[in-house]
Amino acid sequence: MTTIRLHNTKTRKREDFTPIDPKNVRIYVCGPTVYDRAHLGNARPVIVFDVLYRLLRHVYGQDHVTYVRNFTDVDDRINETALKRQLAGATGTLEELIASRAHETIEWYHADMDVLGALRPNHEPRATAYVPQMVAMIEGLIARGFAYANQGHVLFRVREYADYGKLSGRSVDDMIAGARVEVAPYKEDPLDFVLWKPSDAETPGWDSPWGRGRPGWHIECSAMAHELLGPHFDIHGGGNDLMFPHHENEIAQSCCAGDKFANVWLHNEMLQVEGKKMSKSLGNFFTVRDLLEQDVPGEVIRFVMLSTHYRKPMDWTQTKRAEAERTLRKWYALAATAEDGAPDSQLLAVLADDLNTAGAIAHLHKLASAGEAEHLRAGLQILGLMDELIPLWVAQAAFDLTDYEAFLSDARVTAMESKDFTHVDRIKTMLTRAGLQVQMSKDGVVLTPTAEFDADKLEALE
RNA sequence: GGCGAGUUGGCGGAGUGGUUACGCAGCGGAUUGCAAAUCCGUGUACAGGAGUUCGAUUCUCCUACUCGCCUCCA
Repeated sequence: MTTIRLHNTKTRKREDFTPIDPKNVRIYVCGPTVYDRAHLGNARPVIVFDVLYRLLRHVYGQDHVTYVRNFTDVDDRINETALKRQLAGATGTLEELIASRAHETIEWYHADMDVLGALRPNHEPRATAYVPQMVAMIEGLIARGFAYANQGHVLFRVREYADYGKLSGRSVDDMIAGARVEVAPYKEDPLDFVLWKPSDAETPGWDSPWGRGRPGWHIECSAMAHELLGPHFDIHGGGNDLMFPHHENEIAQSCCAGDKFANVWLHNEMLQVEGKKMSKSLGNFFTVRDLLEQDVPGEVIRFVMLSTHYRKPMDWTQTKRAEAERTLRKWYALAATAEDGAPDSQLLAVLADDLNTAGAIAHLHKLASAGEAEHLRAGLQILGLMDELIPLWVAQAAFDLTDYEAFLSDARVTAMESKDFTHVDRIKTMLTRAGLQVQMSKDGVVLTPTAEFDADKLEALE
């Protein structure tokens, strides 16, 4: 059996992965807050952990992996949008408007991530559906002395948890020195973080022992992971910007509530634009949908994402996009000639070594140049770059080129006799400018659309 | 300021204590009316310094630089 090795943030080492229960390998990944369309940075963990999911399913069996990825639908930005819509005259209660905003965002997310070839997780829990579990967990933390209620808030006593900061490698005292922690009158200590907070009339809320309120951000993952994966599971993943404080707080809550929580922590690096992290707050983002609307196929986005190791920052560039598309067109053409098979052991070994997707792609290059269509096909499949069928954007001849081929062919035959090739060359230049690959040989003329194909430019030939 | 990650040939990007990927571009050749596509050939690069070692790009330390987190963020 393939041994998977993973870089565990908790130990900062690459370790052999040993499941708690090989019959049920459990993984939790922090999903999006559903307040707006997903930007390209949001897609990185989805794709990275989708490859891990596929690999785990391959190694342990399709039915022996449970993958949970949440939707955070308790968030002030969702509330803001709903409130704006209500003020703009939208019908429905504020709660209904909030729910519909969350709902539409989830639909967008699904649509976008589906195109990227990401399998749906086994569970996609929404925070709003797990509030009772969160309340129960908070009550437990209070009973054990790790949390306290004050002025409608419930806070976690960070100093009661000795291992706090271990994951992200910081000490409680360092954080005080950083001095960016929020001081609030209801806190015993500035480091304490919110488990529950009160809601006003314009904010969604649930009844609780501490009055009407809503959960803090971190508790949902602890509660949902516990509910769906149990007190001890294998892998917890997410972007490395979540390492602190989100994951640190999750660990504190869950462990103090009596859970063992996750064995392995995986963090992907950030996506960059012009050397800076792509993020909403910097405003340097574009969405997955933006790219799809520019006719960048999902497989191309996925290929570019996978061509850099997940623990390194990655720049999205036009050059990579174009190169990826050319490579994929070639590979799909070859893969189409083969039947489904199993991925070769070398590919699996590379992939199993801390998800070396870039190495896997390099291996695919070798398979392709060696003409090993079946292994290439299986490799594309395990990387999620194709299913049973070649993607439509490659397989479909969107435009009938036979007339143009005949036109050029006739001109060429004439030119062969007259030895005057100026007319042929003029046609060829036009076809090339329209984004066609022109191939002329003894067997005739073949036109193949490239990524830059633009049918409008063919009109110049009429 | 604290903590963390990183710095590989023209570009992208893996990896390794000694034989040094892979892709793109480039160059030379075959092929072609000319091209394209294809095929063949071609490049010892690992931020700087010190140390460990028979030997380091790979291990250790220091320096420089880049990025991230410490505030909502994937």
